[in-house]
Amino acid sequence: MASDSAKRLTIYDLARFAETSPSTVSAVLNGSWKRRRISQKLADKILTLAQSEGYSANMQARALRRERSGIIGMILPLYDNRYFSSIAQHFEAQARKRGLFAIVACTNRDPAQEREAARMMLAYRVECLVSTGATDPDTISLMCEEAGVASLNLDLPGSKAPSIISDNRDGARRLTLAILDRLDANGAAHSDGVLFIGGRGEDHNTRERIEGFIKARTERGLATRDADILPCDYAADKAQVALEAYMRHRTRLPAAMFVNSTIALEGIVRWLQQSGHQLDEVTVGCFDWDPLAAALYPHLMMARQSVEVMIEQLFAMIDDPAQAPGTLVEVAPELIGI
Amino acid sequence: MASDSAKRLTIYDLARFAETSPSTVSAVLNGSWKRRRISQKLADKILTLAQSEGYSANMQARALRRERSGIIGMILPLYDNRYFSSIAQHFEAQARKRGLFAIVACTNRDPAQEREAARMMLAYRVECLVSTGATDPDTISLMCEEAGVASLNLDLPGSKAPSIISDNRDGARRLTLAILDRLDANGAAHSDGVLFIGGRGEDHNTRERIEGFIKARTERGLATRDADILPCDYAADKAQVALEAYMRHRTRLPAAMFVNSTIALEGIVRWLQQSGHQLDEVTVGCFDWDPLAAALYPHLMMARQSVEVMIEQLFAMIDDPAQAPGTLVEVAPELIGI
DNA sequence: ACACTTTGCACAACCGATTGTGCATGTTTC
DNA sequence: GAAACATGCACAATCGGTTGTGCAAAGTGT
Repeated sequence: MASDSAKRLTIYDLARFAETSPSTVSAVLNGSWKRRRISQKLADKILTLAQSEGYSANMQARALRRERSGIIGMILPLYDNRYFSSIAQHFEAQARKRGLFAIVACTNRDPAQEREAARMMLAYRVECLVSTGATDPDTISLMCEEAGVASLNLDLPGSKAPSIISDNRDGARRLTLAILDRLDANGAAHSDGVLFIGGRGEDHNTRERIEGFIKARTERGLATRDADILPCDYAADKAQVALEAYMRHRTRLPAAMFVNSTIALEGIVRWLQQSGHQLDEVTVGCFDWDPLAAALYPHLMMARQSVEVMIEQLFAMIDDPAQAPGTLVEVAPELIGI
Repeated sequence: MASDSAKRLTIYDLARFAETSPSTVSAVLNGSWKRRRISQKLADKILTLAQSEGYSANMQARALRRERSGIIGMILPLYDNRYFSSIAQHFEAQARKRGLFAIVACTNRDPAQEREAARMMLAYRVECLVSTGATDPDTISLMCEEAGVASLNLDLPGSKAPSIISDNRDGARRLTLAILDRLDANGAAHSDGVLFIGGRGEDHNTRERIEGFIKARTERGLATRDADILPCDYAADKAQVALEAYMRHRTRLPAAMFVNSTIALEGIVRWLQQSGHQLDEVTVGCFDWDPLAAALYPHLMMARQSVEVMIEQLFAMIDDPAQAPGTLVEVAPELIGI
């Protein structure tokens, strides 16, 4: 029977009920009562009372006084792909395990939204802020530094905070080698080339993956033409348009493609379908992972970033700060469908 | 140059800098200064100062005093499918539009985790709590009621708070009709039946979808056997196992399947593949949506739940409370690939 | 019986904002 | 020129916890 007007229970109410003082109630409820030499008997009484009355501490008041919010924040480009949503989910689980409350904000790969979200999180006094796939991680780190809050980068590196990212270069290299192996096994001619498509030319990960791609080809004695590298951004439509344009100058499909994200893959597949092609006409390796796509198309090779490990490393750094700002941890992705 | 020891700026600091009082600074910064007859000149001075010094209000203090946290909470089964992650993303966007801060917690379809997350959110004094796909929404509503906090249900209905859900029954009916039309068009024999697979027999949505499924078949003069309805839970493995078991008693694949979620689809597809079947051997309608699957397999029929509309309806109810607890809003899903 | 220590708790000052109220000036009215 | 009103701001209480400190009463030693 909670009436709207009935204010929530406070330690002052409990103190009255238990005929003791608010400070004693507080000590009992936050666990510091042993240290404060509160008797077992009184503690039990208060705990029982709190339980039966359904008391729940006001976190704002606690945070205000303790100058610790118990909140940890993350900014994320978006939720709706397997990689980022998995990051959010593991982040939350690990935060909870540490008694922290996780808050996550989507910022759509937009620097202005990233800053705005960071500002809000700092206003809520997060104890630590993780920038995931941020287009401008260093500005976020600066904002955090001014507020005296720890910051970390995930997925994309920054120079002003420690970063945990995938080993993009070697992952791309291994994926490319797998593609080339597959072509060899199929007896396909390498002369048709392999197209690298998707991602942002300006972003660190895409650049690294391109280098890994080229490196693998070099190892196999293959040269790589600039025209075969199309970082057309992270968007299905853009990939579709880019492939369309690419194919205008060609008579045949490339033998294989290195597709730099599932969202780009979506555009590729749509273009193939609309152009009357089958997906199996081209060998595809995707630097990203989606289980349904894997089930639907088992020949698809994919690099699955090790989200669990990355989040573990992230919290290892959070638990033990004092990392140099430039620290870079690279986690090897796992190849699937090889 | 923020030193670690330097505490964050407060209105007291600003008051000293501007040679005025904290209450005046507060009024200026929270917009109530006109009403309080603070002069334009002083207001400008304070605003400029706050800007240049990078002041940001302590939300805990504000929340404590105002007895309004500015936070709105949502519990969610999980992030990693397109439906729920899209819900989270739209929820956040709409919340931000209203100046609210959204916090989302994953509870893995586990009633205990649901309660625990709700408890935390109430401790942070959320102004409203949305239970999405909750296995036990009514308990959450009760907890909220005791705390004097509004609660709403999304995706799955409850009896103690207004609910916004998909029109599962009619959506399933329309999807089933589309499946039957497709079978007719292909000249397939109906006698092989259509298998309904996936979801939880106990959950409202699955039950409704089963009814819609049966209704559509009845409309076409088809009887439905209990054995052709397999609500094997939301999990790829369970769907795979269920299909395996189902097929042990049959010599041929069913002509079509009504797959009750993309996660079940994953298991179905894996079983087909492992059993040497092609996905095109069976007509599939999936009550769920995934754009990559749609691209990879355009023949797949899917019911896409209208997340945007549902979230709009949700916030319409939040903006204007005073709905009867039992209110049920049903939003029609959209059929894709028909 | 006296000094000394331990036990058990209450007091009160915060944390940083918000807001009802009061009180000097300055301006208008008749 | 006095009363009446408006302007512009400061004071202080408050939200609900946390925590340093103080002080009785009970226990211990001699």
